Amino acid sequence: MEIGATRLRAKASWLINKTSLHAHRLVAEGLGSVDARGYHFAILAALDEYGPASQAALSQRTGIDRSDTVAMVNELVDQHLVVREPDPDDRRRNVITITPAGRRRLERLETVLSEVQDELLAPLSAAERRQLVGLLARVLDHHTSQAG
Amino acid sequence: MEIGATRLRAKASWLINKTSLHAHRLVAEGLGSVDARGYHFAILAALDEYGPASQAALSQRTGIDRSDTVAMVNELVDQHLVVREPDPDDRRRNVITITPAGRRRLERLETVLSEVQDELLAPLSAAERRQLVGLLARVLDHHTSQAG
DNA sequence: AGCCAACGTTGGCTCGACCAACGGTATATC
DNA sequence: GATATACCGTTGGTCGAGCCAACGTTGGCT
Repeated sequence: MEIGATRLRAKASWLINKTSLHAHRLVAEGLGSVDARGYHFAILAALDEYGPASQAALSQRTGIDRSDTVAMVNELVDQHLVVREPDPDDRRRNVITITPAGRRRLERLETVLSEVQDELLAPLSAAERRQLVGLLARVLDHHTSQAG
Repeated sequence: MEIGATRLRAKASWLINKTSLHAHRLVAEGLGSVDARGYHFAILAALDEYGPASQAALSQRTGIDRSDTVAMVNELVDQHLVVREPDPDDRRRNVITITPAGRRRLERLETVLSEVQDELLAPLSAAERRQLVGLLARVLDHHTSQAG
């Protein structure tokens, strides 16, 4: 590809966007090879960490839009990785619960994603990877914590 | 938004993708306020640095697809920021040349983008920003230099 | 002359992120 | 107790970025 434009390469926004493209592709390929998607991992992980939750709660925790969450939960239900039940205490809500198969699936995805991270960050040392993650986390926090 | 899923936040790929979203939005807003787009800056900057070039060369240097380059050059021509002429030495090619107005425009976009970087990286010190840019550049290089 | 490669261009596709609106339900206020 | 307000899941979109295939034209090679 031989991207050379110096002014472009100096812009953090450009670097982040381009790197994100590679990351996105690697994740899609990795998870695609086991017939999964990034959103699946996000939801399964949230359920595993926080326990059963409504779709709205999942949406909030994962940053996935409510409407997209519907579709993802549908897919996970089809694969018997989660169960969707009406909440008896609040009939507006569904309670989504991860199944044992879902937990096994999550472990598998965790492995795949871990390999993808390795591939993505290949040129960086362990310390540098932590550095990068730390810096990005701070940037992200800054932009998600404040209202606008 | 209150994103909490720990497993998610630990994944570099997720952090990069999410940060990229913010970066992308900030850039779009910033440039949108002066009626421009990221691709405009990329092309103008490439022309300024390397001199007049064919669309194919621009495409290669900016990483923008050939077909999208067509549309971008169209827009820039409409705004009289570049000139598109047939290459007398190779009639398959167009020669794209930046105009004085294009250079002034480039300067303006540079200013806007510089402010956007500031906003994006607000929580980081100057040294940390350099660190982040350096790490991302290395990751990006690794994935663009090798064939696949 | 004939074949292959490169260029610009058109027209399309896909996918992620988002938004608006709806019916159904809970909560608060009077 | 009726009414307004807010929330939940769901449907059905929109929009833009990144791609890809194909075509006619032109150049280079042999």
